[in-house]
Amino acid sequence: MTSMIRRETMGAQLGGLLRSAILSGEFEPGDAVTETGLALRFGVSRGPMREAMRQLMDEGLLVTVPYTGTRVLQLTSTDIDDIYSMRICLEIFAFEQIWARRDQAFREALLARHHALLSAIDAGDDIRSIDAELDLHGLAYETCANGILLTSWGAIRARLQLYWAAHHRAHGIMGPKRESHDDYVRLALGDSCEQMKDEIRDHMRRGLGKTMAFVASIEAEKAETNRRMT
Amino acid sequence: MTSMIRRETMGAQLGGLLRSAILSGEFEPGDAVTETGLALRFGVSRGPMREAMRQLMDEGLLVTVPYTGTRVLQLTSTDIDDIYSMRICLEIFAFEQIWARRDQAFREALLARHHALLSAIDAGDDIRSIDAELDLHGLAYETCANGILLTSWGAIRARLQLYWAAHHRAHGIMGPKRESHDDYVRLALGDSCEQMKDEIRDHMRRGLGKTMAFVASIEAEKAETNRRMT
DNA sequence: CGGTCGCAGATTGTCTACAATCTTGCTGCT
DNA sequence: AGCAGCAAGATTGTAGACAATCTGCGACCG
Repeated sequence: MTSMIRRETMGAQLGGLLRSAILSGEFEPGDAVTETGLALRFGVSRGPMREAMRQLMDEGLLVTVPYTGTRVLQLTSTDIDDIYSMRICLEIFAFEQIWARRDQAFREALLARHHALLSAIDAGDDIRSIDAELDLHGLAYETCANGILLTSWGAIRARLQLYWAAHHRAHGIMGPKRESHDDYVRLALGDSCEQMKDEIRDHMRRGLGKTMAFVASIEAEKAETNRRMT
Repeated sequence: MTSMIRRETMGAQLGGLLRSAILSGEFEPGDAVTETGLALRFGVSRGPMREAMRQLMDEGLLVTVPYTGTRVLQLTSTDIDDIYSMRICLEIFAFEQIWARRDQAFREALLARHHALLSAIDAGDDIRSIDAELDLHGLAYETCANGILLTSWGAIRARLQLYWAAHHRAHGIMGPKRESHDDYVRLALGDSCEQMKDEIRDHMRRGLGKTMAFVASIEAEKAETNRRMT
């Protein structure tokens, strides 16, 4: 197990693998995960596994309580609300920062990512569609090249991906609509920053509505389970 | 070394101690720190020490390169610029979020923290003044109770504290002025959110100017050293 | 004299074993 | 029957030894 890839520490690679495992639904939100279990699952020792789990804890995908256990992040409606309001703030900030220096490379990258999103939707691959949608939105953050902003976006992105992936598994096909980002891309390449900011607000409001409805259904279901238990 | 405090993991306690050590100037920005050295320094093994260092890496106070070493964050002017623009965005967002639900507890807490700041300034304790100023600003973030926002503020706060503490040691007494937050507190308790937002922008602009001048002097000095070396 | 190869030291990465802590289910008492 | 206390299992926390990797200096060669 010592000779596979180089140039990156084992813990970091494991972090990627574990994130994929969580987002692909191998572990549901609320599931307990253990260091030993995952270490066995990936064929490594607890040390690097611990490092990987710590990384996902920072992203917010895992929550741990000392000496007790670690679980996959559980969805709550207040979290969703916090995330979306925060995301409006940050994405508007990102576009304000980059608006004046959108160059040819930016335009091409945006169109490329939009194309990737459309391809994923046409292929009917919902998991890849979710990834592509977040990649599309991520371009503005990446272009800022602001370390703290990127970290915040990473935390937001991880949570959104977790929610949407769970949503997809629970309710079947429910990826982004094909025309959902036409306005976003058009205005992002346009001349009016104010119009773009309005579009972001609208876009988020729509997303919040859909996600919130899902989380509410999950919470109702859980409350039902709890009631039945007592 | 096993029986000191309970209810909190050793790594977390070490994180606090190490942060204090860095901010108090025991390690200067750019200094190399080693796991073994710090473990010896604090009388623990490398395991918990590693956990503590990882925590500070997440906050941004330490930067590490695999298999090579770890150093205290080095100041750059682009970082300062990023931090302040980000901080304007987030602090305005925080006040927008809490504006309608500022209650009596909030007002009392704000005045209490302002009082603590004034006491620290009057006592001539610059380190405590820096801490108190950041506590004062932190109230808005804490009142939001938004996990991602708090994490972002933590990263910003750690960097600011690092810069200002280094500033203080380099140029002697240079803590916040006694009247520097009168407007901030008055408007935060006032009726106009727009005026408060303008105050935040002004406040940050002033802070950015001072900090930037300091960082520029540091960079000039470092360039001079580099030139002399070659 | 300049450049390149290689070795030694230092540092982080990884592994295994052991200790501290929490949870859970059972047992015995009231 | 219900509850208190305890014991066993599980899980994370901690320790120390060993391996992989990087950096820098010095010797050797052109």
